[in-house]
Amino acid sequence: MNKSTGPAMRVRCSACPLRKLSCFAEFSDAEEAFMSSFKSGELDVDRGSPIVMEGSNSPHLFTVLEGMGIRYKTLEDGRRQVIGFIMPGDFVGLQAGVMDEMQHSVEASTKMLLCVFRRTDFHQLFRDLPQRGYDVSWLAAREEHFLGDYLLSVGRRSAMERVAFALWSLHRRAFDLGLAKATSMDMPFTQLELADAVGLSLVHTSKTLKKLRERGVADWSDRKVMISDPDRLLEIAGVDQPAPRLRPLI
Amino acid sequence: MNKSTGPAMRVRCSACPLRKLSCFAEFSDAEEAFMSSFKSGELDVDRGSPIVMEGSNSPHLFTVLEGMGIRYKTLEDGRRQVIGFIMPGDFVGLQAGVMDEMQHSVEASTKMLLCVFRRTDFHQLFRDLPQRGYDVSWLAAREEHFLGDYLLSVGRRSAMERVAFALWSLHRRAFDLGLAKATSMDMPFTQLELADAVGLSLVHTSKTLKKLRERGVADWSDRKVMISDPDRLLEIAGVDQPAPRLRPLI
DNA sequence: CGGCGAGTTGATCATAGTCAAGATCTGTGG
DNA sequence: CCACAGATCTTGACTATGATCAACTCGCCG
Repeated sequence: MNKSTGPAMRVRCSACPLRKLSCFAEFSDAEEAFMSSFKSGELDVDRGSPIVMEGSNSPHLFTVLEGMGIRYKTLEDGRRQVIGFIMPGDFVGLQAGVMDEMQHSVEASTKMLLCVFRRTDFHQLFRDLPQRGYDVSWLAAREEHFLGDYLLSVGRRSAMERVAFALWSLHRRAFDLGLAKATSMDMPFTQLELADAVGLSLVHTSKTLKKLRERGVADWSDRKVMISDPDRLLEIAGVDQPAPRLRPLI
Repeated sequence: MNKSTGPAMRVRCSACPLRKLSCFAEFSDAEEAFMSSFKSGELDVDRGSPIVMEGSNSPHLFTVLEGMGIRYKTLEDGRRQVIGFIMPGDFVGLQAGVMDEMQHSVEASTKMLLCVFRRTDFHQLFRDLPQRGYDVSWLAAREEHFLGDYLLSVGRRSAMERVAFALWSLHRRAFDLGLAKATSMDMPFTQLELADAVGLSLVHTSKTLKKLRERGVADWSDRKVMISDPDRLLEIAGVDQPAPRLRPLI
């Protein structure tokens, strides 16, 4: 349909950096070509840039190619809740694609590179490429899974447990993407973003991180996290390590 | 495919009670027939019955025809977080359908009637009936939307605000389904279930409901909720009333 | 040098948790 | 019909977790 939008667009999905990663399922050449036809360009944003706003109905949907960001919602008086962290391979804009508008905002926490799709093509994707439609649901189910985990954490865990869980979960995701070492990672998020994710005040989050540091469990300082005692971290977070799984990519 | 499973099965989707409700989009006769072919039966459960368990990979997926229930997750020591309320028209088992297992449990809070699908047919649905696949994503996006709202509530609202928000949100959903009057509803959930949903202790939830009663805002007693001052409730909950929208149904 | 964003720390306060006892209601069996 | 047990809800007293306030450090950038 839109393969004829001209040769000069920055459409280079076959050079998609995600394809290199072992955690993603593979496309056939035909599928690859088909997906490329949906791509309408790439978007480069800097740290702090809004990507989609709550209540908006942007004409674009995105797949994250590089960088990390946050999904969040705010109350009128400014209180903010981070409802999710966004990493490469994540799909942004499902709600805008399928309902009319986004129910949360998305903002870049690092420099990000996004693959851009036209919202109007979204419906067509299900019709012409059912497997990709299925994958959209897969990603949605995964997002639902994360949200459930966060809700359990914020609703029922203590500050200590929450912070430990968040650290583990961030590291786990980054590690699966090859963006972290086994016991350390570059942390692109601020402590304020973490605080807003776990539902604590900035001050208390900082104090909790200090305790983790003093107890020799994990050390978050200077934009780096070192996990000194992974077993203890898991234990505090209260998770049983699940097995990794292959994921689709839109 | 499985239209030939025999004539005696309790498959009577055309008598589906949901079809009467104005909030649902309409099927063509052909689609209706197609969906019926996916149906593998009906399930009747009593209050308190588990429908799916966290970690399980039940061979069934469900659409709720009647009754209400809860989605929840638990920590090892028994702390429980209700991550969502289930009402007629909701789809249960997306995670089991696309990933391998459920990440949360589902339990009936009233007598419930469920439409049962085979998990193995789920993938086929996307292939043969793309519009229904799209609708699955619609429902997933909606669930994600609710989860985001709850997370904001539990993470950033005060006890008073949370309870008010939960009351409003429950009433709103029930009202849209024709299961509540304009200012009252039969409440099938217990205060413990509410407490576990808003992330408060049972005791504090009870005390908060008492305050709402004393202030003449809303009265939850004896399994009934009366909203005496809807405007005040909205104001406390901190929501701006959105417009209703037509929804799909699987 | 000054200002800003990010993080740290201690003191104090308030919100919500825990504990315990009792009130109600409901279904069940005698 | 009544007695009893269990589930649900209520209330008060006390406690603890985490919020708020305020001051200060540190690094970075213009």
